[in-house]
Amino acid sequence: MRAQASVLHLDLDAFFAAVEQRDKPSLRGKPVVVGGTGGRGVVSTASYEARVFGVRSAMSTREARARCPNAAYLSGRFEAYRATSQAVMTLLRSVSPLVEPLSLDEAFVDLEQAGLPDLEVPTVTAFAEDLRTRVREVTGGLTASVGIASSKFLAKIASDLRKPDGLVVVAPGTETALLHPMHVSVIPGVGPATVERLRRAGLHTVAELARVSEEELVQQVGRSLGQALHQLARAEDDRAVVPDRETKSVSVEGTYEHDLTDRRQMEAIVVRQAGEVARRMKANGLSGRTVSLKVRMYDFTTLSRSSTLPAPTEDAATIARLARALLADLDTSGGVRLLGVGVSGLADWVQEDLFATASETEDADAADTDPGQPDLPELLELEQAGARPRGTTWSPGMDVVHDEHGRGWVWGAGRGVVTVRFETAETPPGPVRSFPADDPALQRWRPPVEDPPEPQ
DNA sequence: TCTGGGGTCCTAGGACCC
DNA sequence: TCTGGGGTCCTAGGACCC
Repeated sequence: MRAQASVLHLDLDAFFAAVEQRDKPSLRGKPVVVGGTGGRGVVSTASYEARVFGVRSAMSTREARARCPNAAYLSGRFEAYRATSQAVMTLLRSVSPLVEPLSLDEAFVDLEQAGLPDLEVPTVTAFAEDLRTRVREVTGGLTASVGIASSKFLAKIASDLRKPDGLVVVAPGTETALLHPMHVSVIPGVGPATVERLRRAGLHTVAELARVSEEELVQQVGRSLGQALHQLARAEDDRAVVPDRETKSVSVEGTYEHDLTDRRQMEAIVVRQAGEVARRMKANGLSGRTVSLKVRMYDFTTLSRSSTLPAPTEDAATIARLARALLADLDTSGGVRLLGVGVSGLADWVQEDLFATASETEDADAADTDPGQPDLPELLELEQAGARPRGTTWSPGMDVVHDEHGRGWVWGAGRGVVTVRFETAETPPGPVRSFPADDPALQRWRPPVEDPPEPQ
């Protein structure tokens, strides 16, 4: 907590719906609901006119239609939202170098770096009113709610207090007086499950939280959250405004109108999703080691399976093969409502691009268009150069096998997946390729079976 | 014919290593 | 031929946020 109110939180009001009303004047003043419009859709954003009817974010679209049949139901135009968000973030960065976006419609701004004459309440209040005016200008009329306080935590709470189109500045020294009467659910990170656990412990308000020892909170809700609650209940929060937070994962998922039962159709979907993940990774210069498959069953139970490669990849065919192999190990009888593919364990460098020539890059692109058929020219080359895995039989979990020339084959494996990479003493690690363990393409490289040892 | 999609963070258990 | 402990990595699941 700082001595002055120098953390600003800005939140665009009913953002997606507001962009739609801006771009389509006939929708202004009318209920607008943006979200999934299919049978299994949910509401992403409801305009304030729709909220009057009880429509809320995360509500099923079916229920929203029942409550507000006359609203306009739209599936969303993310290019427009991104462009509008970009305009706002650019504006914020022009007033302070320390801007931390939380999503398309939200950001923290550190006012200590904003060059204000001072950080007294009247000064930051005037600054925020001017900023809100400029947000309206650069967005074509969208309103923003702003909170300013001595910490991120309180700035975010403050921006919520006078939505929409509001401004709240929390004067230093008044933080706990504001906070203590509030319900525990105002604390970011306290959702329905935690509210219930705290309720069972007799804790409802922030003031009640503040009277409990850290040990007891940790016992109730776990170490990390317990420690956080102990501090936040006292308005203690020294988290910095951090610009440029790094991406940790990239994923694509889809829920289908009718449960999927055809394995071949599921495989085709997973391969397509892997291609989309790879495309987005390449567009952002990312590569990663862990490929995950997410499956939501007909009864909403959700399974995840993952497999970690020895080196990062952004190759569509590699991601697709791993995802398919993970799917192969799951029992999907009964039907599947959601499938998803993701990559995590990201490196911020793209291994192959560091060394690739123009023609090698073309080869990589060509492989992307052919996710079904494994192609192993690198391994063939290595084989022809005399490299062999030596003296051992492949088994799941085996790591690196070197030949007498120091050439290595990486065999990482598990859950029916074999991952292969070649490297030599002279070259950097080559591309990673992965296959289902029973893929016939692997057979030619599988080392000969050793004679079993003599029993003693 | 309840219950999205894109993320982040945390927990817990097992393997493995020192 | 018994007994630990800590650290790291990986996996699976879950809570939460917008």
